[in-house]
Amino acid sequence: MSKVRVRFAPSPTGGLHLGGVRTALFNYLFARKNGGDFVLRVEDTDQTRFVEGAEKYIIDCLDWCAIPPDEGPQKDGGYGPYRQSERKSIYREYAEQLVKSGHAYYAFDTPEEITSLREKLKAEGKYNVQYDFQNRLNMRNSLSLPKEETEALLKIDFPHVIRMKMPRDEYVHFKDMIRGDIEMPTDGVDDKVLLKADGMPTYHLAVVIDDYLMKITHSFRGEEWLPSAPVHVLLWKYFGWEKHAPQWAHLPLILKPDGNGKLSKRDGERLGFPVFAMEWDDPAKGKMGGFKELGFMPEAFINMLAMLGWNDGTEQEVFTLDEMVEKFSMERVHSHGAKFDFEKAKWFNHEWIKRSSAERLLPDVKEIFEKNNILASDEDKLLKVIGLMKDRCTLLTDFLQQAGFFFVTPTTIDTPAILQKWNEDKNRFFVELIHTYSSIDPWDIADIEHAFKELAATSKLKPGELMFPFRIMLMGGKFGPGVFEISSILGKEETVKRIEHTLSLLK
RNA sequence: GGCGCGUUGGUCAAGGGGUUAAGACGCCUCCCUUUCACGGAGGAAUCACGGGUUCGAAUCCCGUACGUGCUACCA
Repeated sequence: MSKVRVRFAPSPTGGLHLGGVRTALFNYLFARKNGGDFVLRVEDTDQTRFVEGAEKYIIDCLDWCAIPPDEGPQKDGGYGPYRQSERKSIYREYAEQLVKSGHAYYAFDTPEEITSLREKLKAEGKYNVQYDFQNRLNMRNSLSLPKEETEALLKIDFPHVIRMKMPRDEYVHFKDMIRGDIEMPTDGVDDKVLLKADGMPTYHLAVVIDDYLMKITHSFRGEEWLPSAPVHVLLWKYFGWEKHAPQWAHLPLILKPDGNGKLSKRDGERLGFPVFAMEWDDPAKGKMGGFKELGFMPEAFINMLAMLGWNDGTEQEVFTLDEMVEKFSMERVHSHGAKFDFEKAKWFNHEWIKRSSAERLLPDVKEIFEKNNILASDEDKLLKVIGLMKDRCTLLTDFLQQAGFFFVTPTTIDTPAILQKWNEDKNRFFVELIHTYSSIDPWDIADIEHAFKELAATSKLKPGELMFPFRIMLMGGKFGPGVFEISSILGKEETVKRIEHTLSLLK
């Protein structure tokens, strides 16, 4: 069986948002499952070329998600050049070939002329304002103009595009791996521009030529491309490459949580969650936060994304990347869009944090601590703390509030909570506790607890009433794991120090 | 407007002629925990509507409604 080759071509203008990463992920899963190549190819069309650093950003995002590209602009896999601007002559050549065979034509209309025609038709109440078989003979192109005039215009290099001549009254049949057989009429499709006036190809031309030349076997993209699939199918046919046409799959859309429409960049800000894998500096809209910065694990992020539109038919929801590769099948991808649910996304992350070892979490937590000026040089201690606290962290950044106090003395102590049931007996207990604790060596958790309870008994005080203030003394507030565990990790000196400190505040 | 794709709880969804219509998120109740979480046990909540086909329809067919996408020298 021949190897599969799939191709992922994001647009740099968009950053790498949820839909983009999921498309990359499904491409990658399929390629790996079938022992093929996953090709990353950043599309640098005239519109998107100016976004500096976008290519690196996309590679970094995929890298964070553990989706390594096999080849692409950054690595030559033998099918280069990869940038559209470097392939202009190729596209031109093939486009001209189509003109010669009668499936395309030169069009000399300026954008303004087309716009005014559309407006005119609309004003007349015409519903069809497309550049198609109904209107093309009224426009300025090599179909409507005398041959000599066309040649003359071409000779003086008059700005022009190459448009595809869509047939009328035809039905295009093709197979979608998710939806099965699809039949679409050509009448509703306009004469697509294939080659733009600046010599750059449109997506329609580029995707067909590149997929052919780069020997792509499977083409997976978003559902928004379904209506133009007939254009691509026809192009494969007109070029005479039918036998090499890839298998198509149109992936379901990710929709806004609150209805109406597909998830857009703006929705993140509006609804309070990220829509990008990593922080993205949009040239038009400024910095936009990412899942990474929020405290998501890449494992959880891609897991969550995969489950938005696919599942293996069992009850399993938490998958490693390798498990997904093993279980993935395009036939089980849904044919309808799914609304994004941030709460569920957080749940995935929480599950991943709980299931991950402290060793796995260590570098990430350390980095977050460092960014917030918390020094955690003692890795053994940090490992212990992470193990103790990870069940209660939904985001990696939660370790900051949940575990920070192990490494830095709490800045505020909830003394009012202690004072509510405070008295001289209790004060005396803690003063004595300091003495008792000072003599414990080694600082063992069982001894810490035993000494505490024994002292409570001799003081005729209930341990429960003392553990509450003890907890607040150690961590500043009423939360966290068992007090004696906290104390044992904190160490003898720090425990005593924090008791003394709080006691002084209570005076 | 035209064309395409879709429709199982609030959300993600399994199920593809016979099921008490799984499971998860979120929500609610209780248990555990002398804190907060985790965890555990329960609960409320669903086959868009109307016609067929069939002994029998969430499941197949048709229509309607609704959603969504495309209708650019953007992808």
